[in-house]
Amino acid sequence: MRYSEMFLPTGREVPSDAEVISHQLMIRAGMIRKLTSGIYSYLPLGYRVIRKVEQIVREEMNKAGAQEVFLPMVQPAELWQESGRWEYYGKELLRFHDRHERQYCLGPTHEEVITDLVRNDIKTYRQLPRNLYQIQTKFRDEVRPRFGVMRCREFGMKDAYSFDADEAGAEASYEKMFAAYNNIFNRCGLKFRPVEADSGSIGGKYSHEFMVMAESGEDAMIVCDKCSYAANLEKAEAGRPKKVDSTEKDWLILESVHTPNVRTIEELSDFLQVGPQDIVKTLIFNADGKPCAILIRGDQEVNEIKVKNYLGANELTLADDEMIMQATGAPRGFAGAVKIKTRVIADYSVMNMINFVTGANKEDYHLKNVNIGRDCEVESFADLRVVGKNDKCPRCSGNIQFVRGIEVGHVFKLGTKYSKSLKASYLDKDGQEKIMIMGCYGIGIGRTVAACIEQNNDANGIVWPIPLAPYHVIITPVNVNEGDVLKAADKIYNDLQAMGIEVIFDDRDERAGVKFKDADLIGIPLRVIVGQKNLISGNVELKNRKSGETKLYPLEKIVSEIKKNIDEGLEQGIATTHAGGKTPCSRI
RNA sequence: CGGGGCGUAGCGCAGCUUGGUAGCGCGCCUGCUUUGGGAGCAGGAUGUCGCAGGUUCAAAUCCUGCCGCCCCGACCA
Repeated sequence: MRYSEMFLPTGREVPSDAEVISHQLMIRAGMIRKLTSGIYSYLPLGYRVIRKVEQIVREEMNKAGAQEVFLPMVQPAELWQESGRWEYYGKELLRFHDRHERQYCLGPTHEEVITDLVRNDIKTYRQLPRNLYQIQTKFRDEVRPRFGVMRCREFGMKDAYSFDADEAGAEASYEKMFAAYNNIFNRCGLKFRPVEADSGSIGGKYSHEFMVMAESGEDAMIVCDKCSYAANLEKAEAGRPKKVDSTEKDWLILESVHTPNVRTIEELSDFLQVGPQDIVKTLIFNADGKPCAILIRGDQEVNEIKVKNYLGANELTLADDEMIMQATGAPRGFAGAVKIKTRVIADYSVMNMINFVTGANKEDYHLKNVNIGRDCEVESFADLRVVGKNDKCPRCSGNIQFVRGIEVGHVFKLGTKYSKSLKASYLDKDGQEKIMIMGCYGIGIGRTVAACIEQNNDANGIVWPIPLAPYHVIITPVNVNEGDVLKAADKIYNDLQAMGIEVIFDDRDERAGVKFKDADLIGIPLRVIVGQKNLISGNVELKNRKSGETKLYPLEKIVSEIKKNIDEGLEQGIATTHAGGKTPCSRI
């Protein structure tokens, strides 16, 4: 394409409302424009990159045996009521009604629609397994959209859904997708890592997030430096300590202490001159409307997701003042397990504590020398805390690192959550009706593009890896007013085009500096510089955007050299992971 | 939802305290010169100052309400 004919508005100024580098560069490079909060238009350059990602995704999904469909974005409320999510999905689900007052929503995801499709048309085990996917616009009414297309409300997503006859089949489907995802992100040229993720109420190990490593990432995770264990911080396991039996001899006399206006662990620790590790925090949660006390050592933090999963709650929030008052008989800040009127669950960190300090369930009082078994009871102990810096790998006891990442993909075994509520069943060999086992698999397309920029940029702009580059080559004639320069550049352009190579011909009558800056900003991997000086000896320059390396090539060789460079760049990402293969090919 | 900030030309911003003709840089248009890392000179175009109301002889500026956008938080015994 001739630059002079392109819609490619680049900008020198950093947009004032863009915080992260990918957002800034996508705007400056003329890839996206914001229409309104969390809703973006893709311009030609940006959309080309989107299509590159989509194409890689398509190829790998097809290779893994999935079939592409295209489902509606507008979905009837009835279907969501049937699955139960009309009530539970919350405000992220954008709801509206038509002229007949019928209720609809914009699809934030498509489990309902796909399950409806499959239940109507798949009747027998002979038609299973099936894996259907689509690449489609989703709408989620995010509380706070930010970081450009990284966390936005309207976004492109590849979502796949597998339907299997039994557990073994579902596992195989999951493994296939897991492998396909490794291939996809490898081919995109990303440094990523699959990490164990929270799988909500389904439980089990069947949820992995694919995280692109980036400091600006919104997700925290831990990575073991010895074994392959990597997990989202939400999910990361804290090892279970060995139970050390204490005897009553060790227990000191329970003491009530007047602690006026001392509420936080910090204040309490100061006031009583004890360490936070000698205090037991008592948090009152509201689990589906019922209070529940969670005990944890004062220097640890509760992981709400673990609590939610442990309790099997649909909704979990910290209790409000009223509920705390009802449950403990005291205002916020003085809760304790002794004589509390709620369920009491404790984190493992509390298991071996003796003579600890805790709230007295009485305003301005705390208790010292509390002991479980004598002064209070604990229903059970569980892993409910956030993993901290001093923790070791739960698998191999190696050291763990805390890193940040951007979630670009998520594979998830759904089980029968939707097939049950929506009655997606089939007849097995014995004529028995059975519920299908489902899996779902998502990739954020736009987010993958943004994540790629987060990993690949420098002071001058984007540095595209070849597989995602909107164009592979840009030809920059230094001065288009010099006839022989323009002619030589034009010939290279035509030759490259004839070979099907994706090329921009910067034929603008601009000064060389302007064209170089733009070429760098939009990140085209290869640049051919055609200038008077080198042309005299029949040469042109080939500059590599990433390495900055420049080499001279004779005019007649430049095209084949470019072709070689591109082919190498494209091949590098082709991965070889297959379903059933062992360790994922992560390139952290 | 809570807190903070911002809304003035396509982009980045000044002006507002102390009311009185709408400003700067970049970009854009025309011409000439220039042409290997965001050129120089000369000339030019572009604004319901977010919206609505109020105060005033007079409002970008002061007051009220609304809208939009951005950031932080929504983590606690």
